[in-house]
Amino acid sequence: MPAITLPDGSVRCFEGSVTGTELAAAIGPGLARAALAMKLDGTLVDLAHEIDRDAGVVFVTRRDPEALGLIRHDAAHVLAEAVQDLYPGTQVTIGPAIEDGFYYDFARNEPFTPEDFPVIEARMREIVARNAVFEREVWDREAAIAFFEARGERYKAELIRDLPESETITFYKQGDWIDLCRGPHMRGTGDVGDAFKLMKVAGAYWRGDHRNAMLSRIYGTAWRDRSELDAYLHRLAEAERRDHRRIGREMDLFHIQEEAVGSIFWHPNGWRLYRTAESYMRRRLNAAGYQEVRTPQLVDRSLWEASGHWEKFREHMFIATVEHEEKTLALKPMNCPCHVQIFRQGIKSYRDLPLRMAEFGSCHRYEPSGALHGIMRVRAFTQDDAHIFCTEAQIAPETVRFVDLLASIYRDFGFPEFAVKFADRPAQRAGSDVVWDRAEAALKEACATAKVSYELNRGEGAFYGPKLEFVLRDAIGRDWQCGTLQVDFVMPERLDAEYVAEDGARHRPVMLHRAILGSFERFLGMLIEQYAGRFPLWLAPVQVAVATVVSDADEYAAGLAEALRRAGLEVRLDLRNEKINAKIREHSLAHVPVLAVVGRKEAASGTVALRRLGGEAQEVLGRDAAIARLAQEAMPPDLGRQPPASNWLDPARSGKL
RNA sequence: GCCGACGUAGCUCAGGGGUAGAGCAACUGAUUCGUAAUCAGUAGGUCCUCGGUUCGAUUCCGAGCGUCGGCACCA
Repeated sequence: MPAITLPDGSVRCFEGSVTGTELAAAIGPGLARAALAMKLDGTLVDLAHEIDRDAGVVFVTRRDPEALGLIRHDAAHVLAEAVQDLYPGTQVTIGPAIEDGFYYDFARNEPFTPEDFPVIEARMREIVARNAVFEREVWDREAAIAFFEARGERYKAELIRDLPESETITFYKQGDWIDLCRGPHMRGTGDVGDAFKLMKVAGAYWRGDHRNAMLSRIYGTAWRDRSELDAYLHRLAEAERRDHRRIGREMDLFHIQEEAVGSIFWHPNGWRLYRTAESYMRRRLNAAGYQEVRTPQLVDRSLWEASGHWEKFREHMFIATVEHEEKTLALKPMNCPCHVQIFRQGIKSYRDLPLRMAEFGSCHRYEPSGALHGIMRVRAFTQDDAHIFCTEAQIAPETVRFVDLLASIYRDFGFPEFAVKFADRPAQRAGSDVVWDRAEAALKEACATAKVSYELNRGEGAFYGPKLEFVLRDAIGRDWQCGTLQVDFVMPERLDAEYVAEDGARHRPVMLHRAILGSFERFLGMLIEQYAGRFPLWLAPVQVAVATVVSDADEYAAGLAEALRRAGLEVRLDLRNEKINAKIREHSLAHVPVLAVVGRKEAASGTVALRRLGGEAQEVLGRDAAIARLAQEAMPPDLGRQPPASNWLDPARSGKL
């Protein structure tokens, strides 16, 4: 006698078990039409599922967020049926719903091409129009394996073999087509609707392992209705416009060419952006108690052998030899071994700890060619790296300080939101489990103290210790790890770092490897996409364009531009014989944040008309007031937080100078 | 690294077995104009590289390099 509780709190009792379909019908015809699936005590199940005990039921309709996942999963099944229909002999493997869509991996000798899409989509629409009912079937394990093997579907057979013995093997049938699937599904293929589109083909390793065969993956997107699909496609087009590679070219920030794959040629505009970020970081690190150092690029193999990099990291390293000497050197892929060398100079006392050693460390790593991506993933990059040499007891407080600093810096750069992942011990690791227990516990405690909530990234820690990953999302929706904090008990041991403790004995320090931006290259790529090139004034590579309306104002404009430069602003003077409309358009397209327009009126009255990028309003200010205002606005956020310069003359503060 | 697509003017892209075109940008000239494109003209190409097929290849074929999208790998 199940008593079923509905979301409004009402309870319905039934004589015997009921299906979701029957329950919905009992509640009302509108719901019966709209219900696609239901949540049974929080678990999403088919409408055909029999409810035989007391339970809470929430129906899922097209309007609910859960509907998207169902539509996409069902669309993947429809895709698979269409493909097997059109290309006999193609094996099916897996096809899940993913963010914004779905994919299905096929095993087929011939690759798919985007030219196949119209044909496949047409067949998919036929299958949707047919509206075959999704029927769930429970199969015996051996029968299921035999079934797929008889059809030559060896991937499916392998999947079933690897399912735990306890798992119920379920198939879903849509008309004549049948697939191994956990479910749940909607009522029938018709519920997929017409708001789907195949997007791209790609290779993907079977089970995500590069030692396995490469399958053909077809990606699609699916939505509740056409307008959602159109909005998504529009969003993609917008994202493409934000792409840092495109903006990098348009704003003349940088380029990359064949002779230096994975390395960046920074142009004047881009380098100005870079230096602005670097100066800001240098100030923030100094203020946070870091000491900056600089260590060699080329370091002898023996140090890499001692650190373990030669063994664990060699295939990622650029190795250099010289003609006249029997030496092997390597371009540093990381800064840590060099920092330990500085730490080891002289005797360190516990009083020196925590010792925060920072370097804008230029590193080279031989990254796989397929991994390279604009300036986000390169082979030559500069980390805002630092190593904190400390005691075990200092791990937690140092982590709290670090997270605070990172959050403040991300905020200043316009990233109020970021994800944190906790990567714990990997299968291949150095150090005993006792040490790992300690390191992980210390880091977890630190997270709790710093009120950092994280997602567990199991087994992804560094070989020497657990790490926190601070992840930002780019315009295309890809996540990039930028900041990191890694607890390391191993490197100090390998490279023999020690300090004299209170007890007079020598102890090993702990090393915290940490970066906030991660690499300047990646972070600046993120920054470009975050702002779509329309940087706030302090970051903009060109801050003000002074443009004349008529050539009579040339002299006045030149004087204004010079005064703005003296005030520390990056200025372009546009005296060209062009209409002011054209000048405004060009500087706007170049994302110059402030346009200072001067014509006869301004020249005569000693004023300037300011126009902000993206706005149409103009503001006419006196020359000096405008310069002072812009100089103030262009102040980096960390300096802007301090009292303005005029306070230096405040007698109350003069004692400190 | 793997799978696939792509590589033509500075940029965006057409084209196609008989050595190439558009728009924008550039350059020259005219125009002095008030908040997102003034007009006219000129110039610009080893059609990624190397090899093959062919009377002839930028076009077809192969290899290499690079880029792009995924996968794998990672800041």
